[in-house]
Amino acid sequence: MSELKVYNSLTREKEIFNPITHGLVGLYVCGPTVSGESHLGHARPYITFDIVYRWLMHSGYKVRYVRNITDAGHFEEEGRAAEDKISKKAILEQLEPMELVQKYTNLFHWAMHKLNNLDPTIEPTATGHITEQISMIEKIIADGYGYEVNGSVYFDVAKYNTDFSKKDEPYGMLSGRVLDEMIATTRDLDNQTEKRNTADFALWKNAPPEHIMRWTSPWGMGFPGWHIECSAMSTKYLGSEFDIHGGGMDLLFPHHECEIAQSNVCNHKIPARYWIHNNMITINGKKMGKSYNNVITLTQLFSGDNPVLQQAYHPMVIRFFILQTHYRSTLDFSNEALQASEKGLKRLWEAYENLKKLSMISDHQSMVNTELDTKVNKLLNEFDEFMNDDFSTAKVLANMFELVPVINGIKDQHIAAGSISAETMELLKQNIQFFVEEILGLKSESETDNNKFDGVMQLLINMRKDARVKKDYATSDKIRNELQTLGIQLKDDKNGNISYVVN
RNA sequence: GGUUCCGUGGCCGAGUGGCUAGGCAGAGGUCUGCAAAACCUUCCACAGCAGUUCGAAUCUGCUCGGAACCUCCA
Repeated sequence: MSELKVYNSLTREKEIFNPITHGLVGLYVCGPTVSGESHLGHARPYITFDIVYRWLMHSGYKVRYVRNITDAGHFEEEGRAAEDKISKKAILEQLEPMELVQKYTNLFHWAMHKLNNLDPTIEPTATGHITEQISMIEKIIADGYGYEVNGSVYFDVAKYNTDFSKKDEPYGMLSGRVLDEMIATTRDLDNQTEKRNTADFALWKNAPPEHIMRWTSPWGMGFPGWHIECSAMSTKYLGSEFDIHGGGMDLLFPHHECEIAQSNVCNHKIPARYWIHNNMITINGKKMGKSYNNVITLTQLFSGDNPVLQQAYHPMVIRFFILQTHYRSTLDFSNEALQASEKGLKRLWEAYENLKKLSMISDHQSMVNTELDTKVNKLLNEFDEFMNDDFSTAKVLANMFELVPVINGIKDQHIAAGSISAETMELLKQNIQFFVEEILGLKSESETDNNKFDGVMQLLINMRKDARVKKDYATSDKIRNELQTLGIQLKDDKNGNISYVVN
């Protein structure tokens, strides 16, 4: 099998993946801020890293997958209202902060399960790790890279940059920014007087009594800064140096850059070896995001309840839509694109269902069509290769679609069952099943997989068959057409069999 | 202004120096009681200009257009 290669944002190159400890992988992914509902844009990183997680496990690694829940509201920038997002909304909604956080955490988990994302192995919360964060800040201060002003603590970026540039680890090494240029071009913000430098960032923020979320600290009552939670939690659960750190590209700077600086001071190491970033989902060419006021929440997407949506989209359609694109490309949302995905997924899934029912009658080795047999084997064997090439789910799907006509052809007997060898048929069944369900994480759209329903359908199908034999087309068409209006499609195949699909 | 990236056929999207990705839509056909589905065939492409090369959508330069980040953000 080929070696796994991943694109590393840190080096801007595709690199062969080698874990720090043989057989084990530490994976940290920045999780949601549960002060609001998850939207389509949030679905992408979690699906992307679900694929990474699944593929690493398949590759034989024992993976610790840590994805945090940010439930301690990050404040806005200095100068704006001195209250964090969560406390602000809590007042508006007349809810306790914890109640609000719980609500959106539950909703997030619900959506993740709908999208068939596996649960991370550890899902730590920021509020559950206040002491770890405080310890880390104390260490940063002790080492001279943090300073306290009026109960808040800031990270001294300039000092860090000067000292660590000597080790070839300047501030900006991940995002390609040069500190001096940044200082020269940073916008003027109000109330920056506490900071020594505009590029400095908060480690701890003083909070007044009216601020709901606050904790005691060596510097008084307050709450942790923007980036420290990820450093504290990744260090705690994955160690001072771990394998993969993931998240959206928009977190590259400043979030991940600051994480590197903080962790490097505390642990004397760049925290992660491989930094993987997924690209954004756009809508009309613009990033989907709160600031753009163009978000479609996942609940809206699943229900169709948003003016820009022409219909509801099944969670599996969303997953398929995202997997058809490489994770580092932008993906533009439109109803047309989603509808195309819906149809494509349906076709793929039906072929998969057909494949499962194919019997293994291929003992006529003399009939094997070598050319077809070779082609099928090639397409199947490339699944591994494509996944190992920076998780190219789009290519895996393309190959699957090339196999669809082969599967359907055998089913419809356009292609003789013996055209491919028994071994190839077995590989076809195994690989398609494994990659569709276990790696890509697709599952049936229909919720009607039960024997009673199927029994009723078989009854109707048999009635239609009888009517057709009697040439009673009025009855046979009535059964077909009325089922159609219920969203159940009957399909006649060549040899008189009838199958059904629930739309 | 700085940093980074992108521009592929009607739409969505892979891709990389020579070998037509794929999906959706369109056209024609096979099958069918009719239809659907399926299957077969097929149209449409690499933003523009110049260069490197035997050969470029793929490398280089420039031009035009777009995006992300620089502020919470997946």
